[in-house]
Amino acid sequence: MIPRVMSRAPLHPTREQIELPMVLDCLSDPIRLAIVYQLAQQERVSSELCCGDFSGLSGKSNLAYHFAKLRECGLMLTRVAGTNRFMRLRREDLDARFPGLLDAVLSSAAKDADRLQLIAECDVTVAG
Amino acid sequence: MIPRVMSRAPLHPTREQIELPMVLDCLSDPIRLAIVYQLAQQERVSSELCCGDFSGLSGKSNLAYHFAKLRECGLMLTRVAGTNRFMRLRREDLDARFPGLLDAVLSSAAKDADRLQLIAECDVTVAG
DNA sequence: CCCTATGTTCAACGTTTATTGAACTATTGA
DNA sequence: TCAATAGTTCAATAAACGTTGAACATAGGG
Repeated sequence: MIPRVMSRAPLHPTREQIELPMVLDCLSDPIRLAIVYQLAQQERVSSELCCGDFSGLSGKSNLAYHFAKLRECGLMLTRVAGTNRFMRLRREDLDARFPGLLDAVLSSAAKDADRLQLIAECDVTVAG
Repeated sequence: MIPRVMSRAPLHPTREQIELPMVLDCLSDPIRLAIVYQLAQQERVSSELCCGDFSGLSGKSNLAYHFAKLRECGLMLTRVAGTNRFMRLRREDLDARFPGLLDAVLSSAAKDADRLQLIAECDVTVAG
């Protein structure tokens, strides 16, 4: 019986192991696309996001499932810090491996931001 | 009972109906990526390809399934001519809708052409 | 007119996927 | 030490997916 542990550092593929079909498939899910989109917006501030920041998109366990997929296909990096996991895009690796792809996807997504519901409703600023 | 007919012109989405997640999902399948890749190579000659030209990738009925997906998500156009169906990329619509995306995918795919088996074995030129 | 070639449609199948809630692990702060 | 917090893992489910072969539709050539 393999013990179920969550303290170990999550596994990430090397740059060369990142595969185009896996990346495209990962980005084709609306929830994962929204996660990547929000991570990309956070890039400018060079800061990271943790799981809780995406609670507007889905439930915790479903998010954990999508985070795992994003990690396994090489789209993002997870850093464990206490009870939090901080995540960021693997921008450099992706740009090296598939030049222009991530930006094309992100700007295409931005154009359809509302149609794609990239920003969770609870993230919208409420006047008052 | 709806009669099953194959003479009618296949349905294609309008430019505005083309959705990013559907396109990414379509491109994430190795067989469909290979089809798109070969269509893109044919673009230079501004000519079209018909189903039989892809017989190296899979069986006829499986190809018809993938062609339908590619059509329905707006990646390619099918023109009926006698018993043949000629297909080509919806380059203009895709570039208008998602600037740079198709080229980024195609050049990323080209870099991994062998790994992705984009060219069917029977397409390889045999010396003799 | 029939036979062949081209390609589609259908039904069946096994596999993978996304989603849920409950159980669990691990860390922090009172 | 204990409760609260953050997030993962597991099992179960339903839906979607890719693949196959057989049946079908359509057009063209002898």
